[in-house]
Amino acid sequence: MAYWLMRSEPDAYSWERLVEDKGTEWDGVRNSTARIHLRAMKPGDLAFFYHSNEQKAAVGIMRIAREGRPDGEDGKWVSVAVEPVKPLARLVTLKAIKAEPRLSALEMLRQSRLSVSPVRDEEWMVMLELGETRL
DNA sequence: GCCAACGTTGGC
DNA sequence: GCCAACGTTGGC
Repeated sequence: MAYWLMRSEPDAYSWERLVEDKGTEWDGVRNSTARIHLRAMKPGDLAFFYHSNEQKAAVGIMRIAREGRPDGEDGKWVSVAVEPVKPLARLVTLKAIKAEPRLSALEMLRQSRLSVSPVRDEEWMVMLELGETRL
């Protein structure tokens, strides 16, 4: 099983909205690196939901509910289905992520503009620890 | 096929 | 409001 981090501006689509909807189609991603990650996702994989801009923090945990399918007019992009698992008991802010040496190699820090990025097993555990959350 | 110009995104 | 990073576009 793989772990991911997926980002959205809360104004565009928020964690609260996802919980309300009980799941959503994560579409509209128009970046080829992000597409590679979307294609690699398998049902059952887990992902942090990160709020960019105002909040700048991971707020919850999602499960990949369905593998990628074609997205966009010409179908050359990819979308997956996601569903909420549980909120993080404590927000994991970007500040906290940057301050944690064990997260210094986190893909999202390396490629700050990437909206879908992989998270290593060890990094996932550290994030959960910072979020004071158990699955 | 290369690269400069430009647009977009996200953080500060 | 600014700037850095980076993807895309268009001219050559």
